[in-house]
Amino acid sequence: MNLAQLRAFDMVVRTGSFTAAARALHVSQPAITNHIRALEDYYGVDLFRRRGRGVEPNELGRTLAEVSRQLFTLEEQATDLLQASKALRWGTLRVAADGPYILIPLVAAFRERFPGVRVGLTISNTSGVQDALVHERCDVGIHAHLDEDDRMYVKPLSTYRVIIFVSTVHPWAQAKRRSVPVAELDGAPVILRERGSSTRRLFERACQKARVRPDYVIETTSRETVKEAVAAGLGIGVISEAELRDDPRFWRVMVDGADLEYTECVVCLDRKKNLRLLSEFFGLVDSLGETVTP
Amino acid sequence: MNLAQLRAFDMVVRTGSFTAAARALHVSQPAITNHIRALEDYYGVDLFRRRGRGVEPNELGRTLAEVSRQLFTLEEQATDLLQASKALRWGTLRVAADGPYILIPLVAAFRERFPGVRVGLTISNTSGVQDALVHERCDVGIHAHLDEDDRMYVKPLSTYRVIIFVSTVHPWAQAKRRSVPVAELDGAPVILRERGSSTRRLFERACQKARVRPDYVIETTSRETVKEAVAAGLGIGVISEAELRDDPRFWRVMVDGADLEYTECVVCLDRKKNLRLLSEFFGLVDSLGETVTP
DNA sequence: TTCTCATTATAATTTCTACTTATGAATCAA
DNA sequence: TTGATTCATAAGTAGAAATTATAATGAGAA
Repeated sequence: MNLAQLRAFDMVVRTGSFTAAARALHVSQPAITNHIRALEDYYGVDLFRRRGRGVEPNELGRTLAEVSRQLFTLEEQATDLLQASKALRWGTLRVAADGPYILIPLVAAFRERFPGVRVGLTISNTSGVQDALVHERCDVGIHAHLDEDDRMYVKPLSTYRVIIFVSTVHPWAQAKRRSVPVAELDGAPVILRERGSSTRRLFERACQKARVRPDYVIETTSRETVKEAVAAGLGIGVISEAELRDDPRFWRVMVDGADLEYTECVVCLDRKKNLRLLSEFFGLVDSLGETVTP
Repeated sequence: MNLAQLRAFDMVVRTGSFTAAARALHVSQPAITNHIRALEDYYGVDLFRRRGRGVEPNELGRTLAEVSRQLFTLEEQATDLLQASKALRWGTLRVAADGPYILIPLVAAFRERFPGVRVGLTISNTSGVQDALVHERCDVGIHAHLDEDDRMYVKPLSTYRVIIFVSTVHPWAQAKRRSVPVAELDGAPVILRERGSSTRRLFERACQKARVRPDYVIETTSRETVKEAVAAGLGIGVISEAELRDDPRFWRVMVDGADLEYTECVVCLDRKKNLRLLSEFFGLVDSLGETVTP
């Protein structure tokens, strides 16, 4: 037994005629005859009383019709579910990001466009996002793009710099220095984020390249902690310019002679880039391109 | 979407692996891959999280799995119904007969052999049975076989004669005559059954052939009425020897010089003779062949 | 890390199902 | 009886869907 046979059967019961069922299902009349015959022959039973004009289900046919009616209700449920998912009227988009700032306007726009789709947010650091993507704990990631990865489909958003910042009582702030040469960081007390953070990775890489060795006095998983430590005068903070809101307690300083630029990207598994859910998200990213630049 | 795809999907969810699902469904692993891919591609959705070892349904996959589980329950109901019908553990056999006497032992044997199958009985006359067969108001008929009919599959049961009978006070009974020449019936008061009865048809045909014209004083649709009328001395009764039980009120008489033999047969539409229900019934007729002869 | 095993994905081929058109047979209404 | 309608049958074709063979991928062990 298969769905085509059962559908033919169901329609014949409804219309009371093979010909009418064929028309309703947009197939030829022999196709219906064959389906019904296949059912009847395979099980060695009769389903209809053949009459000159049309047919009429017998007792078995009527009983089977009841079951098949219920079955098609469920089949409709199944296709509805898939259709709704296709049309993005249902489902969940799981987003992982290495920071909340860029993420929020994108998610807001997505929610407005597809109110039926729930959004799951995970904030961690760049490598955490990459891991979530690879292991499919999320559908789309937003993170600093540092390394190429063939498995990933990547769409650049905008470019930021990693900067350093100090408390307003720090000499650099007192001197109102807008930038310092990278060499001056040698041995300086630096407060920065955990391994896996692209901020840290970029900063460390730049220092190595410049043969400069800062003193990493505090390492923390929290951006807020970095800020509080710097505010307390415990050292020099390392952060993305995108993450340092205006704050009277801090003084921003650029690092001269070091490549600290990075590009924040929207990323997904290349294999999944054509899923409606994701292609719509990427479309949204395109149309919002400028507005998400802080 | 079709059942094969959904079945593949369901089995993958259950086993957690394409390979295991393939084994369970006795198909190759690429067949499963193709089914799942067809579903995912057609609706532009993801159903599974691919992991190194096996796969895991995502949210949509889990939701769809619930619906498909219910759907297969119904599908099982449908096939069960058909299977039960095939195995004759369910259903109805509608029998039409031109008299109760031959019918009863057959039906008793059938009921014993297939307790799950209900039997519907209709008693009328020969042409009533034929009409019920042609218009599929019954599945099998038992009636006197008088005319050939290509549409019918016929199995002879046993041969009977139409006889006449009189009240014990009738001169023929008084004279203990075992038979009378057909000519003696000319003008005699005869009580017989309705048009459509093969008893009547045979008798009329024989009389015409012998150029004898009885006086048809009473015509009735009921065998019992014929007997009561004869018992009351209203005339000569015409009946099948199979239908006249021993009764002290009556005297049996054979008609000489008239062909009043007929064969009682089991009949069904030729088209339906291979249905399990009917072939089993005919098999039963074979095995009971002798015992049903009164 | 690197190797190995288990699993899924892809490709090419073949088999088989299911549809179509054309036609025949049967039934009912006029 | 005829004509219209309907189901059944037959032959041919197209398209699924299966298979085998092989590649790619990821997890776990050394």
